[in-house]
Amino acid sequence: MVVTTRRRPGLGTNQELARRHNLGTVLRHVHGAGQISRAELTGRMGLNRSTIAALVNELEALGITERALPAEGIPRQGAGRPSAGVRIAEDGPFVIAVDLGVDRAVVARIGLGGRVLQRSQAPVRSDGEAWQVGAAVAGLIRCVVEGVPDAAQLVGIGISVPGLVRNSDGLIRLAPNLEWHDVSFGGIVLAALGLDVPVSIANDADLGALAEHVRGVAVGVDDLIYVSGNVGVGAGVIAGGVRLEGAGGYAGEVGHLRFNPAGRECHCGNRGCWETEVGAHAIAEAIHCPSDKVAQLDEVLAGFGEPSPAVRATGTALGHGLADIVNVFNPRQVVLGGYFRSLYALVGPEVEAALADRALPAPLESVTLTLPGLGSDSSLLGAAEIALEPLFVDPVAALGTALVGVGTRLAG
Amino acid sequence: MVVTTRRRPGLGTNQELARRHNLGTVLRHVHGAGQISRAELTGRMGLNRSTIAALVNELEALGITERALPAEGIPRQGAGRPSAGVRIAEDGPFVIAVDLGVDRAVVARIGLGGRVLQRSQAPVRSDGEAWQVGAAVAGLIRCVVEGVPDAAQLVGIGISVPGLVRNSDGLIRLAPNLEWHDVSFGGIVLAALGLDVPVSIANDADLGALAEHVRGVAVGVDDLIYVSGNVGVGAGVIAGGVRLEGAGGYAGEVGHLRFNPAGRECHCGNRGCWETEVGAHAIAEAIHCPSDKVAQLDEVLAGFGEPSPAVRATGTALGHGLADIVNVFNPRQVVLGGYFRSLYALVGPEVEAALADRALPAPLESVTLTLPGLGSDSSLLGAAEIALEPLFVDPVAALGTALVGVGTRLAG
DNA sequence: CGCCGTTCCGTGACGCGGACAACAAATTCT
DNA sequence: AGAATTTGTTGTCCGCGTCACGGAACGGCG
Repeated sequence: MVVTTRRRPGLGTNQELARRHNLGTVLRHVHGAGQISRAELTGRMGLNRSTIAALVNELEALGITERALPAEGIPRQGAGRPSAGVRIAEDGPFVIAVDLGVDRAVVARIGLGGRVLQRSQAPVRSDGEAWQVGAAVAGLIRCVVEGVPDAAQLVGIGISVPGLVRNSDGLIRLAPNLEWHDVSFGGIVLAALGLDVPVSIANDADLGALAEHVRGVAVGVDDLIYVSGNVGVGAGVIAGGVRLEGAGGYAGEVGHLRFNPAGRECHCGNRGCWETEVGAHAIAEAIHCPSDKVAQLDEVLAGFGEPSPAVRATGTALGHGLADIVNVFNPRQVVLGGYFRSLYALVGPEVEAALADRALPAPLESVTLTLPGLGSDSSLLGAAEIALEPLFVDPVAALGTALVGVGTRLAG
Repeated sequence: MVVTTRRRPGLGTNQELARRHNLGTVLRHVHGAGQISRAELTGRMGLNRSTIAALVNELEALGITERALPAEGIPRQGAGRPSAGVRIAEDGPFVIAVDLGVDRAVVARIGLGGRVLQRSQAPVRSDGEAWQVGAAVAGLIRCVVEGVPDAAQLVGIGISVPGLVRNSDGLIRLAPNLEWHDVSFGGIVLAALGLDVPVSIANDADLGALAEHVRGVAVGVDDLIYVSGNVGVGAGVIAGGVRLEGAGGYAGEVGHLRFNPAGRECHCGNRGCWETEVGAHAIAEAIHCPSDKVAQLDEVLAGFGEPSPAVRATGTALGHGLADIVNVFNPRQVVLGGYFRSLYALVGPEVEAALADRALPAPLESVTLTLPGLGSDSSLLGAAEIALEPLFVDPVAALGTALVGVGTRLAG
């Protein structure tokens, strides 16, 4: 796993800061690999054995990691004393991840290492008020923390939302499919739970990109784009190993790229946005899918056999739009999420051909088009990642704000 | 000045690394401010006074900075002993910046702090072979290092090129207006000089963005886009305080965004790229400018009085394209460079109106449209910045690869 | 004009984190 | 089974940043 951390600009490096960074980086490696040997850690981090040992001991003292048998996992290569492993502790810290979809909400309890410990979901009415959805999500959360050992610490809650989220405070500026404007969903959920823990909220495509980068198909790829077809079309961008957020957190809104000025009207007020050609409603129309099944477009497309000319044309439109994205961002990998997964399975060649036709040679030659490695869980796991993030920046501080005994607290 | 530095992924922070980072950061502050007091440094970097003192002493011992009188500069506010200043040393390290335009090359000797010490330029034939241009640039460089004190050290050469530059090795993949393909211009210049110093090459729009971010109109703005109209149209992106490069270094190629599928053919092979509407040739045609003056379009436009309807339409097309850019990148500032400067001066209201019409409300509300603060020198100063960059990462190492006595060496 | 408060510089003592060396332990290769 | 190799552990040292103290320069005030 490679997530480049970014420094605040002009600040110097205090040696205490350096230590916190090192502690967090060790944890990041354990998180990424699930289990890792101390020898591997010394190699990857470029620090001395004894330094690594001290850091690992501190993590163990904090109850985050535990010793593992050396032989476990890889069979071993070469001679020498086998290195003792470091792995995530049972009953270690965990987060709650929420994936708010257009027609259902998924909630999971996820531990370090990305392990889904418990999981629950429920349908959500797309015309529901925010507080109703919040109450439903709170119910799922209560369900998911049932029976959690009291020692385990809740680090935070991460929420994936199909809409524009302001990064400064997590306000949902606009979620078209939920018909929400300026909703402080984090506060609503916390109020419904009666808790106070850190809440991180972000756009679903951004989180999909993050998850695919950390544990999906794009591990080791520092420049990737996750293009997600939900009802709307959005993209999440990882550039140089870091999430591209933009000034307000709205970067990656590719759905309203100018595609065909003579096209049909878009709900944004313009004409011929890309979304009017490859959005769910446009595709549903092209395949004569009833409008109440638009939210399940992925399943509908997955049931298709031979693609009709209309579907082929949609694939071409997808590829042409991707060409713009490839030209502008020059990613190494483009991951197609949401219903684009089954669309690509149907008309992959058309998409590739259209992309190759319109993209510039230089950015085209290094890009690959792939499906997500995490299936439909990308956004959920991405929500877990942003909730875990404070732990990698400063484990001690993050555990300081964490909550213990959440199971009994929410039950009683 | 704020340039966020990025860490390599999983590496731990050696305490030697921390010290180098701190030393470089001090220098970065001095570079940004020109002159700065030690007290200011302690405040900005959050380190102890004595730590700052040690770092400043080391920079002085290296001959990079020197003590300045306290009273100089700001009149002082509040009582107390005035803080001794730190400023860039005379005869300190310098770089050579090259701005390769479509019809002329500008070469400057630039010191730390962004001071242009010497400067020279010459016309360049747009159909020239790369080695001819390289020889001309080498001549300008010889001219610019004339009379340099032997003690001053040449840190590197930075080159700005109107084209696609591969970031891994600085190869110019494509420079349409120079008709270059896969040219290793850095090597050509070094060979013509008979020197061996670090050479950094990058796209002119990228460097314009960097320069405006460091010392231009976008100081303190971490998310900005410099949209440059030269003969082609390109953009440089700073996101989160860091240059957005993309996998190969080609990010920001906005000239070939799909604009009007029914439009005219573009030299890239597609139809209706944005460049066919707001590129130099399109504008020249709209204002009936003779084709041999296309390279001087900026001056031609600056001489205009009342804009004609055709020019107004061009402004609208510019604004519509900028809307796509604002939606996708969500910048806080968009800087219009090249001939877009005089175009904006003519039809600013049309550009703003078209942008407001097509951009999404959320990203629109935080963006401002401005002209460059460095005029036509943005790219040149950006070239100096990338050449200076190693000095801020590790001053000691950068001075190790620097050259002394360049003046006599190139003269003899 | 002289005193005082303020702010800053310089120096030395201290604490801490990381590197290094030496030794013990565990496993593979021959 | 012994040699070789690699790792974990411990103790020591060194470098770096912080803290505390004294001295210095300046403005304000009487």
